[in-house]
Amino acid sequence: MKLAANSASTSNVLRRKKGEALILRTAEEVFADRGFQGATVTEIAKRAGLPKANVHYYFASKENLYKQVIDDVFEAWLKAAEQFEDFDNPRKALTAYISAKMDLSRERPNGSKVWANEIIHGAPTIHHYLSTRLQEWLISREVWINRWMERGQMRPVNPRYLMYMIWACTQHYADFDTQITALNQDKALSDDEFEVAKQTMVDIILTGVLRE
Amino acid sequence: MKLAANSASTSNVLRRKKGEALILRTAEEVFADRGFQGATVTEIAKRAGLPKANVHYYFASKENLYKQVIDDVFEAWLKAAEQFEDFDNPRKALTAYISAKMDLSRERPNGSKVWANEIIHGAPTIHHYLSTRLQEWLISREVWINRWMERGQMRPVNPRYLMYMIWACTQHYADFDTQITALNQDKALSDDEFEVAKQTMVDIILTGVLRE
DNA sequence: GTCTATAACCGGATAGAC
DNA sequence: GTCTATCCGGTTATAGAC
Repeated sequence: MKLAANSASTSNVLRRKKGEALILRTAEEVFADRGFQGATVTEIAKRAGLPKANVHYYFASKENLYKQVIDDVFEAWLKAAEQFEDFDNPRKALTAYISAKMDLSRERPNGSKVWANEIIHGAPTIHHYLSTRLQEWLISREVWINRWMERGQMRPVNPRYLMYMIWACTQHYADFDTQITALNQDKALSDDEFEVAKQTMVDIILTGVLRE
Repeated sequence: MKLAANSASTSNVLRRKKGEALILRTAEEVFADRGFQGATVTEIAKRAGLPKANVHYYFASKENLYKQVIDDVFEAWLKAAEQFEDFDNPRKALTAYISAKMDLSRERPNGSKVWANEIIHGAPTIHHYLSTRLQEWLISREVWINRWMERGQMRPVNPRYLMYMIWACTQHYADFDTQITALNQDKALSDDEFEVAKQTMVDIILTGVLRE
């Protein structure tokens, strides 16, 4: 009896986790497509194939659901940022970082869009991330960029504005994919085209900042 | 009598133009802050110091008002793009273009934000601009970039992805100003800091693409 | 032309049956 | 835990007085 109860309980936990994950993924998509205000709980539920009340059952409110989506997105961003780690070799570090950010834009464009949307509208729900964890990450990388310049491995450029360039360029391929597709005869970039875009970016930035 | 009538009529036309311009500018601000769905006609009217019904009197619907804001923004974008015109000298042309786009981001960040918001959410109202006027502009500039490369003035880089880099980097300073401010101890970039950002971008891109 | 008052609608949230 | 039916607040748009 006890075992059966445990088993049933475990099964419910799993079902719950699965339902929550489905709603989270769907919500990220809808928030990306429509923005926070434009997204409706009805549409999230419909795309997830659930009645609206279930969404409220799992995630109390639309705002709470949105916050969890934002948290997910930020963690993924930080994970890609870990690629900035071959600290002896700026060429390797920058190439790996730009590539990882481009891959994230390719694989999870909706996350990038949710983030962009949030920032554009004044970052009401994630301002604390910006001035704490994001700032810490940025400062630690500036230290390394400055070191590379002292060693003569890089030309003197402002490290912070270099990072902004990398963020802007890589995220552009997610956030502005509609525009990029429209300018490509309404065909989304193929894997090969995307690879060329990535290499062009790496090429221009490395040539622009490395000393050799 | 006729003269007086004309005079009164002219005055009304002026008053009307003035009211419309005020509403347009205010609407651009509110749409930038809140997105299309997040913006309310009530808030636009309040910020403009008018009763809500006046907004509907001048601009039939919220959607129509939004379309006119988008049109305005696109024209300003094209005007900055005219700076890409010193066709014999890639250094001059690229420097002038990047500077003009940066100045536009600085002076009219809300326009850039409205545009970004529109693209992120699938460009429902401006898709036609993208595949017509924007594409024409882009192709004509690619022709010139290719010519510079044939002449040996530039290293071989994909012209289109170079343009995307310039768009992404320059517009980032408008669209992500909240993030940039948060990372700057919650202080907006000063004119001097902004100038450094601009010079860093020009420096990296020119060094990255020019041959000499 | 200007503004107040209101109609018509829609979306978030919840009560309560199953 | 799941879902239907409903409430309530807020938004667009307009009718109609001035």
